[in-house]
Amino acid sequence: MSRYNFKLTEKKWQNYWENNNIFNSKIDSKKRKYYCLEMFPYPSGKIHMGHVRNYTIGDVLSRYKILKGFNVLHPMGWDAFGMPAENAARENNLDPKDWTNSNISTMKSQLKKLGLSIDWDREISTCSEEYYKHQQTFFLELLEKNLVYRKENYVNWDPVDQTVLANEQVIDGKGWRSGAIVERKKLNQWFFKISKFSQELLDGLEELDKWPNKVKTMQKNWIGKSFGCEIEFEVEGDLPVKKIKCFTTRPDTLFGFSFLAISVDHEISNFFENDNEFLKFKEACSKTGTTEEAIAVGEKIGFKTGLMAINPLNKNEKVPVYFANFVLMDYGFGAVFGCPAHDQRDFEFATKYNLQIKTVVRPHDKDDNFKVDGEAYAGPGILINSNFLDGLDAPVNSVLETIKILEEKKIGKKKINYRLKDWGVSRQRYWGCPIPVAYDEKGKVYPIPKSMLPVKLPENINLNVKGNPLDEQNDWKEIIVNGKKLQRETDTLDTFVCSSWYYVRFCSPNEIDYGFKKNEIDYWMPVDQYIGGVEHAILHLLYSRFFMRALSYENKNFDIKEPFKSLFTQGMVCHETYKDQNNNWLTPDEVVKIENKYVKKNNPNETVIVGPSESMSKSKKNVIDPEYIIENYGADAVRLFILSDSPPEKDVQWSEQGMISSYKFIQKLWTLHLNIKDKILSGKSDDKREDKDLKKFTNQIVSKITNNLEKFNYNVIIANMYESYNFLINYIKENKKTFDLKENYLKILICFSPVIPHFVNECLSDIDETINVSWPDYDPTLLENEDINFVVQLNGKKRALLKVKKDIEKKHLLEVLMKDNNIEKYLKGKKIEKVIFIKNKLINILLNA
RNA sequence: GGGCGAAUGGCGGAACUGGUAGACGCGUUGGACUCAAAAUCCAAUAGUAGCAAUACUGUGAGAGUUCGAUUCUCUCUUUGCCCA
Repeated sequence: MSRYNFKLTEKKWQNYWENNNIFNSKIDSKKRKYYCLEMFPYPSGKIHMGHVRNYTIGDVLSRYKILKGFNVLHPMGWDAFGMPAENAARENNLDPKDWTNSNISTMKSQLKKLGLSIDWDREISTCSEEYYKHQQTFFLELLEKNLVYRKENYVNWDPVDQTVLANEQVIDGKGWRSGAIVERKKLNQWFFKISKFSQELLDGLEELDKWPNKVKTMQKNWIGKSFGCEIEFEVEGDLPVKKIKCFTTRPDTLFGFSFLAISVDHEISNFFENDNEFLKFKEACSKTGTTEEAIAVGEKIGFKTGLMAINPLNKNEKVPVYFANFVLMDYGFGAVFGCPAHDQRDFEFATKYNLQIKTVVRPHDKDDNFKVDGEAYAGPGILINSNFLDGLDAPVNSVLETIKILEEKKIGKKKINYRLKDWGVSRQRYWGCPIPVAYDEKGKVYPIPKSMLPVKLPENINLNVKGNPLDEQNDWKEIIVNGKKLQRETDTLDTFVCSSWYYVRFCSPNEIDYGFKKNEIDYWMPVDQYIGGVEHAILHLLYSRFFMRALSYENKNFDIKEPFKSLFTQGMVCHETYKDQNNNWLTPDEVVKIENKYVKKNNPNETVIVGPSESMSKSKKNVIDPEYIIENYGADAVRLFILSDSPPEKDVQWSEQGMISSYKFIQKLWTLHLNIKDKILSGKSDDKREDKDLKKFTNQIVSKITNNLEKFNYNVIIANMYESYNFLINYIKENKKTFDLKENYLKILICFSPVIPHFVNECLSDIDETINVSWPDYDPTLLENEDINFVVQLNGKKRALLKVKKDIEKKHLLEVLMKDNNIEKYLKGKKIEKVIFIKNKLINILLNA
């Protein structure tokens, strides 16, 4: 028997799909559409196993939907702007464009080898002028609608990459890419007004019933809606300041008030412009990052303003006003009141500056003499030492009640605050989408007229400069708009902007005049299933949701709010990590296992230190190259393995053994196929007898695979494939009747095809080239067996499994039971008190003791 | 510290709305084929006792609801992720 030659076969079918445009999609109003999208990759060089997993999951879904008769859109593109290209180009003296395009061509050929059902005619690349031209138009539209603005702002400055980072790009106070400690720096920046949509973005989550709750919770927390109160404090002192406005979520702790803290950027700081001590303090503050985490962890420092704030609920009480490093100007009003007893941050500050710490909330299990000691108490309880507020239940009741009182006294009013800040999109980088504006000598902003778009990136430039290379491009910077000499903006857009609308572009990838065509987005959008890593749960997904709202805003031609109807977040691909005796990382193929011991391949005397299994990453060298695996085992085998071992939403452990067994399984399936083909060809056509067992099995397995596909239980589908194999191989051996074999075998084969499409196509065409391939139906009435394994329980304990006819009556079953040897011995001398009977399933007999 | 999730054989994992726990795969063991090995095929595989039929124990720990709990409720432990 011939072996299955995956190399020839896979190439053959990939060519067939490509040459016949099998996966090209066109609008067809008669068919139901299905838009399946995986997060597009960054062209970093070669594809990695994470891509293989992501795109295999999407491909299984797409192919299933195609067989189900949907008009499927399954495109692919490249998130092609970004710093790695610029860095690689600088290091190797290349052009970022060449580097990127060469990576794209490598990765595209690799993806093709996976046999994905991609419509490559829709391929887009965000670094192409045809793409970013439209992005610039969108930018100008948003500018007209007042959803983009420029302001001077403190930013997270990455001193190594010489660029601004978004808050979410700062991890543990360090840049997410460079790892450098992030500094605070004031710069003029462009911002998208995402905060305008805070409430809408929050409300929108409610409709997303096919998104993981985990992701929705993360976005909710990120938007960070908090309910509180704005309070105007009267102040006294030498400065001409009468009032300071604060935002607080805990107005109920006002009687514990012991200081008022304001941001160093608060307008009051204007009075200290010439105060050297203050400037020194301000300098010190800039060393603390701007993230909430940096503030929580860092030392709390303050600078006395000399002002005294009056407690609005107790006019006799006056407390000092400080500038403090933990108050940010863009949260609330840049001022907070300090209640050290019930806020850890305030507690640390008060301890440092010897301020009063007055307990005003006691836990439910403590009495009124409770005193905060050592750390703040932020939990629930009862208000104490708070005059007319005493006895209120904190925090919910007490907050509401206090706000009511403050509103009556006209001291404060209810306010809702959001943590979500506007999205800073300026990046001091070359390799990004140019921001289409220019400035005159006075710094006035002039949008570049749409007729002059795209603003193209200059080519052949010198990247070996500190900071933004575009700043050095004097020729490029100069521009004449309407006869006026202007200087171009040299910042480029955050690459998250590019990925905020690419899924819309896929609907009209070749449209020249605008980013999309209305009839095309009306047909294809929204994305029915979006698949990608959970690491994008906040940023990319929130930005995309915002971007659709921004485009829809005051726009009659565009009304998409939620771009992704369902979301699936897949887990990572992990592998053990290895180190040699000198603590250097080793790649898996530098390591070999000899007699349960891991040693170095080129030096078997050196033992290898085996670390925990972690997400594959270049830095830890625990990577397996997909191309190598495809070369050696074939695309079908890789697809099979990457799905087999874990549910797709969880991490999967790469295993060489598992990979080999998937490969072997395909070989076994081929042998089975040849056997079955033989049987089919030799079957007598006049044998009209049906084989109920085969029919029943087919029906059951089709039902199982269909349901598991619908529920993303892709690992279970692989188990179902093995079950099918086990059944068929035994069926063949027992040499049963062959009449139904072809029909049933074809149904089962088609169920395999989303996972191993090359193999299945080969088998199908090997038997019958003319068959109409569509997803098989199953008959729900055939799912239950005629003979049932009835569970017999005595006092809730399983005692027997009885093979009986379907729909057996309780009375009849009891009669059968009484004759059963194993049951009879338990019944002897006991009285039956109660019988629970579940039809076709279970009988539970309760006996007295 | 807060929020969300998870915990099932040696391992990865199945188990529909509470109804046969351990599907399927890996690994391991034994056997067949072979001069031998690889490959392939067959069988066994939660634990304990037993030749066996079978019995007892068993889904992180403890309680509860129920005729019946891996599944529902509460408490705890460990662990992962996100936010701080």
